[in-house]
Amino acid sequence: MEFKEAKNKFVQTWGALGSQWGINKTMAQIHALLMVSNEAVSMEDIMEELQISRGNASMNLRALMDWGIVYKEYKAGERKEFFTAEKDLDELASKISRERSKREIKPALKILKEVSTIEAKDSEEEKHFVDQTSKLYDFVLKADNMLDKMTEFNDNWLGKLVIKMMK
Amino acid sequence: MEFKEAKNKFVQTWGALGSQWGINKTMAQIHALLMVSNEAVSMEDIMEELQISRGNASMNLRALMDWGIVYKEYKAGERKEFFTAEKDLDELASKISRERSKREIKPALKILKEVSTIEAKDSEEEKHFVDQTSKLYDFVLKADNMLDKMTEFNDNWLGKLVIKMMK
DNA sequence: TTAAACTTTCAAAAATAATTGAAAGTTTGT
DNA sequence: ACAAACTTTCAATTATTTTTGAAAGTTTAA
Repeated sequence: MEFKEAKNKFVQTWGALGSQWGINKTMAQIHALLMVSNEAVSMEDIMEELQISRGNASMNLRALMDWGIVYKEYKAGERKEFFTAEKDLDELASKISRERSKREIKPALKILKEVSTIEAKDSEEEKHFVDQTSKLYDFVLKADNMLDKMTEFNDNWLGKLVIKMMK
Repeated sequence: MEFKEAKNKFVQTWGALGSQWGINKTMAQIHALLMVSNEAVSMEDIMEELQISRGNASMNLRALMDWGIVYKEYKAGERKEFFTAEKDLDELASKISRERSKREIKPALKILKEVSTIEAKDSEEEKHFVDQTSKLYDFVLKADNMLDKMTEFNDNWLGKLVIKMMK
């Protein structure tokens, strides 16, 4: 396979993956493109490579920056802006998980707590509801904490030991 | 808050969460409804509670069964089918992660391997591409394995110890 | 074998999400 | 202050996904 083809394949694949995870296709593609570029890329070039409009590029770059996984860069003598992606994968994973936690998991936990603390009068139906949502609350809380600590855990010696043992 | 209200809130929240994770809203709502029901629910009742059409209910129930997280049940003397959700949360998480791995991560890994093994002739650009996609391959592979082992890890003594330490 | 009681399928319609492009906004150099 | 070189915004359009509902299919009991 030739470089250009490989690059294109990667960008397409990453884009498709993104849309399965609630991130829009273009956003994931831009991110993919920046990840494998060894130098900062201008909006013009992003538009050209992905064949998208200026507005689309602008909005999705903004979203990526809000996620904290793409940065703006300025080049001396150039008026236009350039963009780079976070390339350290531990850092990337950490930012993504922090952001998803904040946007999705925390609000869900809040609701889970609310609904799991209603007074479960008499019926079996209500008891089961409270029981199941309480379990869910604990579970999601635990999973959220784990994700939170995943990166540092991944780096630390005990983590490495445990990972080896799990293989 | 009253039971009916709490139940509705839970179903709505779970549904919204689902759509952020690439699962459609109705599918997630049906799952939510079944999770908090202490007994098996008929299609008729699902349609009624969620205000959806027969076709919609049928298709989404099928999808949930394909994921292995909802089961059909038959009641003696009743001709119609009833449905229940997997209620054990470790089991649920394990099935979801197995399924997503199979459907999304494994295919992506295959592509990552392909594109990361092109011959990186001379240019810095190509070298960077191969380097970055290789790292990504390793990272995704590692993360995939971790998810795979999460449940058993969660249950085992060492895991519990580590989790305690991380808190 | 028939018919009642169900479930599944799928083309069409509706709802939702992403994209465009041009006008408005901003920044920088002179 | 002006205008060139950019970026952002957002209403309208386009594309994608989901939902509907009625016809076709299936199962069961008599």
